[in-house]
Amino acid sequence: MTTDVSAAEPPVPACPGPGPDEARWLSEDEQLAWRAWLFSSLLLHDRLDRDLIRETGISHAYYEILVQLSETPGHSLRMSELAERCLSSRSRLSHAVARLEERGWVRRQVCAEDGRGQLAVLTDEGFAALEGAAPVHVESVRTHLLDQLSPQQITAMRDIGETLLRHLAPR
Amino acid sequence: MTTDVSAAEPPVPACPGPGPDEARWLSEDEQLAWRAWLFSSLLLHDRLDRDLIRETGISHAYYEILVQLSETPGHSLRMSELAERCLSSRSRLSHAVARLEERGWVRRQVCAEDGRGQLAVLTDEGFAALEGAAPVHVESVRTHLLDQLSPQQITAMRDIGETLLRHLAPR
DNA sequence: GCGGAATAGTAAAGCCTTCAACTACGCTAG
DNA sequence: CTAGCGTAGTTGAAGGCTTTACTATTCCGC
Repeated sequence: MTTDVSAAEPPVPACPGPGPDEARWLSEDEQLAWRAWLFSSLLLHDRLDRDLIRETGISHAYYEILVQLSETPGHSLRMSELAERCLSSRSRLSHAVARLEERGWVRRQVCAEDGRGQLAVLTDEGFAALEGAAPVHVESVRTHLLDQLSPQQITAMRDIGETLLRHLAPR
Repeated sequence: MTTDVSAAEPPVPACPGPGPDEARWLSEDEQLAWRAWLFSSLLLHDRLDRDLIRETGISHAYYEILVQLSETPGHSLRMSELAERCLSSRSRLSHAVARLEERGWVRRQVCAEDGRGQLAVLTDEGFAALEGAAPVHVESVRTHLLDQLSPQQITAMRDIGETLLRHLAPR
């Protein structure tokens, strides 16, 4: 087999000994671990998002915005702070908040301290929508993630996630 | 605080004892594990995809199509088989293959055995593009994932991923 | 205060994905 | 053989996300 390519192996097998600027290809084990993570995370995100949309009409991205606002005293956040907490670009958040505004779940308010800023504020209707969606989402997270794993696996998952977060989102 | 909402806690705290059709809220530990997984996986997908696009102009979704084709004898697959392996809908794959065709990396060919079917075939140019991109991508997977984790964590990650896959993609 | 740089947020264009038809072909019962 | 159904794949419209550019406001050094 001289024509296999994957994340683990080069399209053309690497030389026996790695050369000076030879890329470090993945071992069999690394490959299997990486692909298992890749596919399982894609499938899980997809599943949770679809469940939530089907049963509540709220995508996970929008749900996250509502959650972040609800967790804040005053149920409001500056647009950029909200974007950061939602792992969203400012532009993306701006679009998303516009749509949530149309639904009457969030409203914008000019920021008192900084005339440039906008405050996204969760409305009562938005809070009610979140109250309705939260149990559905939690159930879905349980069914497809937590119920599938042993307590040790859940601990390990947290450990791995936190390790990666320190690298990917320092501070 | 009676107004916090997250994936773990209800918008209004649940009653002390869970009622009959009371949702099962997440414990503190479950919540932390779930959120760590959620954010780290979002950030990692995003990071790997951006690295690949920036350095090669190929998104991870397109890269995966090329990989799957390259791993097949004959460097070709039926459209629906390819869609399944890429965790993609048929429509999505159809659009994507159209773009890859424009780049000259894939071509379509009617299937001999089944007149309804199409075969996606990797071209030599497509294979060359993959050869160029693979080392970049592998390096990125190493830097942001494998190098961050201990051997035990990598083993645990694989174990968790495979467990979830059995649930999410049975068979 | 004032001119320039930096920051907050929005808007527009283009690509990607989804959803819902729609075409074309194959399979099977009568 | 042919009607009807199921399967393979594509298409087009709608909406979301990214990128880039733009406006408005604030900050800072003088």
